[in-house]
Amino acid sequence: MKRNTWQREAVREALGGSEGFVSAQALHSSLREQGSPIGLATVYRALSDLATEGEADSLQQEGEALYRACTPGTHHHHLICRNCGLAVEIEADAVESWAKDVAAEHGFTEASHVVDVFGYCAECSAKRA
Amino acid sequence: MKRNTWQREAVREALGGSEGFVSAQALHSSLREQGSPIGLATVYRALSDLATEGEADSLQQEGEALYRACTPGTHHHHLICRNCGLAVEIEADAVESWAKDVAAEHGFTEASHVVDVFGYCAECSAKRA
DNA sequence: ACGCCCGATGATAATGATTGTCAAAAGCGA
DNA sequence: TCGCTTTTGACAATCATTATCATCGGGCGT
Ligand SMILES: [Zn+2]
Ligand SMILES: [Zn+2]
Ligand SMILES: [Zn+2]
Ligand SMILES: [Zn+2]
Repeated sequence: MKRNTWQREAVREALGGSEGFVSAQALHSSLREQGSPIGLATVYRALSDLATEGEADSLQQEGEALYRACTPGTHHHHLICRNCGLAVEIEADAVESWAKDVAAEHGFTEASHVVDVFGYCAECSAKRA
Repeated sequence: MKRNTWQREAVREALGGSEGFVSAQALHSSLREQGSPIGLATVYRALSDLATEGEADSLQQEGEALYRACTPGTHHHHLICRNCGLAVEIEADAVESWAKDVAAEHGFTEASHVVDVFGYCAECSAKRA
């Protein structure tokens, strides 16, 4: 059976307190700065578990995995700021059905998809002007 | 100015001869098995250049970068077999405009997107039955 | 509350992909 | 061909992530 540890809860809270996607390394540093003695491997394990359980979304950017707390139980995608990491959850049934259809048309089964939109958020856009 | 070396051409040909996405490591091994003395770093550099010049597409899977020769000059996405790496180029103007619109609606600028569909191709689906 | 069992933790080493270094090799224009 | 400059490739360095494994502590039965 799965146990409840303060470490898991600390990761969950730290993730929830972030507006955007963060890396395991960054989350660990952040927790350490706040005085938590949590270990790096534990952060990796917790994030991996959260992602598996559907409580967090993950994506790969520049060779590293980024995580974000997300609305549990719903399938959705993200609009992510390249500069500050701010993420907005977006839904698009049209894209869902398109992905399913295009896979079926080519004889592919067990289709899944990766859909992420990147850009500079309004705030970051203003700063770079 | 950019120089023409047999190494660059070897990578281009090896990439073109592959039906699906391949990793830099795999492409290097493949070339070595064919007797080519090309170096690993060179394969990485060549693939990176090809991707930059738009002659190859790349994607991240399980922490490693995969490359594939693709139709130059066209923006498209891929339907990829999780088992054998077979890739089919797919186009969907609907998805393109959706991505642009959703970014604009949220005040995001310079929008780009990552859209990949994964599954098991007909052949691999049959094998696993 | 106590004790025990087993999953969880964390310091550390190991892994594996990618990149940096730099001397030697090879394009290409003159 | 000569010389300049880019490219190459063996190797080391880097970086994120995972494996190890001795130790810790959650929580169930008592
Ligand atoms: Zn989400
Ligand atoms: Zn979707
Ligand atoms: Zn392509
Ligand atoms: Zn296949």
